[in-house]
Amino acid sequence: MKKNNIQSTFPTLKDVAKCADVSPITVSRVFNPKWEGKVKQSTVDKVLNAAKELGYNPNGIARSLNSQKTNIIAVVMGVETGHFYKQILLKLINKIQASGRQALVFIADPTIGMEKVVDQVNQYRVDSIIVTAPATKSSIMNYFTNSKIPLIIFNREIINSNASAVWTNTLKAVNNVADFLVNNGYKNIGFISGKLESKRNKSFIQKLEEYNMKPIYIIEGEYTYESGYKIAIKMLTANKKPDVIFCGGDNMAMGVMDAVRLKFGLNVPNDIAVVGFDDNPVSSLQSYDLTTVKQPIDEMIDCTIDIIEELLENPNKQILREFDTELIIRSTVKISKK
Amino acid sequence: MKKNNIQSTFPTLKDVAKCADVSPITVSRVFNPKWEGKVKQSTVDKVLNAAKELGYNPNGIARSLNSQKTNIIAVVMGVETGHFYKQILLKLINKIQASGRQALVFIADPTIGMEKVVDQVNQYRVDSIIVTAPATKSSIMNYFTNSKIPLIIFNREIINSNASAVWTNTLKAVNNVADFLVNNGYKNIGFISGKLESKRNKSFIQKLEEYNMKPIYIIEGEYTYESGYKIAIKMLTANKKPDVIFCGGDNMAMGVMDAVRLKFGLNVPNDIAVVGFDDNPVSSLQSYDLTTVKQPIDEMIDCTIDIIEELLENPNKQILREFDTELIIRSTVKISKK
DNA sequence: CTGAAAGCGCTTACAG
DNA sequence: CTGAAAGCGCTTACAG
Repeated sequence: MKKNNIQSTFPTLKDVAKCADVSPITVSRVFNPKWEGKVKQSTVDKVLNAAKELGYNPNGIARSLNSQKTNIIAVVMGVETGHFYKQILLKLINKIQASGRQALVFIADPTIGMEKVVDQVNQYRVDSIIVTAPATKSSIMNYFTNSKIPLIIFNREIINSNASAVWTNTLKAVNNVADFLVNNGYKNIGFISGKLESKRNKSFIQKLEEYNMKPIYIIEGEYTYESGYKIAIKMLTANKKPDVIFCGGDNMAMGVMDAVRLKFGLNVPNDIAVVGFDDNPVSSLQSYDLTTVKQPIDEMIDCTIDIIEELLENPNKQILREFDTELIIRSTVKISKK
Repeated sequence: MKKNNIQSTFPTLKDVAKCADVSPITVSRVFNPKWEGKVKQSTVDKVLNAAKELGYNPNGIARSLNSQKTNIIAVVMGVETGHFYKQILLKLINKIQASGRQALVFIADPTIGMEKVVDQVNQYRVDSIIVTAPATKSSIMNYFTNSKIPLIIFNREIINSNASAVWTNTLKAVNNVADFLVNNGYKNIGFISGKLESKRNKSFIQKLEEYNMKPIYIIEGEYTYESGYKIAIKMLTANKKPDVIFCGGDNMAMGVMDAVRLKFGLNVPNDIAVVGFDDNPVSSLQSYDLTTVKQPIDEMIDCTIDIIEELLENPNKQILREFDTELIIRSTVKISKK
C-alpha cells in the first residue's frame, strides 16, 4: 500500500534500520537527543552512515503524532499591520527557529473568518500560540484566550485571561514623555492618541494634570500614516497651534511630520516638535529622525521564548512579564538647555 | 497508555464516533471534503452535533501522516531583508492561508547554519517550498535546489535548476528606466547598481549605449539605506555631479535622497533626480515620494499559489512565469514637457 | 546497550 | 451509504 508520490521518496526509519542492520528502535534512539550517550558509539556510527547514505531525515509529522509534541509554535498576527509588527514577526520566527522549533504563521484576517483561522491554528496541535496585534486589532486575541493550547500574548497587557503575556509598561512610557515635554518647555501639546478609552491615554493626561496642564487637542488616530497626516492638518488649521504633537505610534508621527513640513511649510522641531511611539525602523531614517519611545523588542522576544520553554514543562502556568521602555531622543524635539 | 498532557485534551475521531454512535470512518468522511454529499445528511448532522459538543477539530498531524500530504507550505526568506521582502512574506502567508493551507516560515539565517535550516524545512514534509531572498542573499537558494520537495523560487530568475519560479523581467524594467531618463533630458546619470555582474546592470548600461550615453558613475551598492547614503556622498563630492541617480533598490534611493537633501542641501528633483526600484511602501510617504519601479507583487503571489496547486498534481513539472514591471512616477523626477 | 509490541489519530482501499 | 482491517513513520513503556 506504499503510495507512489513525492513523500515516499523520503527514506524511513525502517530503511535505515535495514541498511545499518539494526532494529528501527535503535535508529530512533540515535536521532533522539534524550538517548544521547546511551547507544554504543559503533552502533551510532553505523546508523549515521546508513542515514547519510540514504539521505534520511526524521519525519517530524510522525514524530509529533507519537510524542504529542509538535515542536511547532503558532504565531498569529493582526492583518495589515505596519512595519513595527512585521519586524516583530521576523524576529519571533528567527528566535523560534534558533530554539530548534518551527514557526507556523497565521494572519488573523477577518475576511477569512476568525473561526476558520482559530481552527487552522488548532489543527496542527502546536505546542503553544503567540498572538500579537496592534491595539486596533487586539479584539482578535479574544478568539484565542480560551484555547486548549498554552497562549502567550505579545505586546499587550490583557486582563481577565489566564494566558501568559509579555508587554511594556506604556503607562510609565507616556508619563516619561509628559515629563520630558514639560521639562523642555513645551506648553501647547497636541495629542494624537490611540484608542481613547485606554489607560495609556488617561495616564498621559493625568501626568500633565500634575503639572497643571492639559493637551490643547486630543484626537484619536488609527495608527496609520494617513490618520496622522489628517489629524495634524486639523490641529494646524485650528485657532491655537500646538508647539508639540505627541502620537501614540510612529506611523502617525510620520504623517504628522509630513503635514507639518510639506503641507504647512513649517519646521520640525523649531515650529512644532513631534514625538512618536514604537521606534519603527523608518523613524530612524534621516528624513524623519523621529524622537520616539522604544520598546525593548529583542528582550521581549527572548523572554517569550523562555516562556514557551516553561509552558512546555507546566502548561497551566500563567507567566506575566512587564518591560520598561526607553525614550529615544532624535532631532524632532528641541532640548532646552538648563 | 494515554498520555496526560495538553494534547490529550483534544477529543479524537473515536470520541466523536462513540458520542454520535457511528464508526470512526464515518466521522472521518464527514470531515473530509472528498466525501461531501456521499454521507447521509442525517448522519452528517449527528456527527457534526457530536463534534460540536465535544469541541472536535481534526488532528492535522495525524491526517498528514496518513495522507502523505501536510497542507503545509514552507516559506524560506533571506535574513535581515528590508521592508520589501517583509511585505512579500506577509502577503504570501495570507494567500497560503486563504488557500486552506498553513505557512511554516523559516529565516535562512547562516548563523544558525544553512544545513540545519534545510533539515528543519525538510523535516515536516511540507507540500512545497517557496524560497525568496534579495539578490545579495540569493546564494541561499542553492541549498534548496536539489530538494525532494517541489520548489518555487520567488522573485528571482534562476538558471540551471529544475525548480519552478516566478519573477519579473528586470531587464525590460531597467531599459524602461533608461528610456525614461533619456526622454526627459537627463544626461549625467549616476547608477547605484546591485551586484555588478548581473544581466540587469549590463542591460541598463547597454540601453544607454544605444543613445550614445553611459553613466558617469557606476557604483555597486548593498541594497541598504546606508550604502545609498554613502555612495551618494561619493558621487556628489566628485568633480562632475550627476543630474539623476538611479538605484537598484528603494532603500538605497532613500539613502541617496537623504544625502542629497540633508547633507548637501540640494533639491530633489531640481538639482538631482532620484529613481528607485521596488516600490517599497515607505517610498510612497510624502517625505520621499520616490519615483520607482513597481513589481506586480500581488499577481506574482497569486501565481505562486496557482503553481503550488499545479505542483501538487504534478510534482515533477517545472513552471516558469515572468511578469512585467511598471514605472511609478512620483515627484523625485522632473518630467520635461514636450 | 538493544529489541518486539503497541499505539499516536487519522485515511485508504476493500467489502458489503 | 457504512464499516472492519491495515497502515502512515515514528516513540513509548516494558523486557532482557
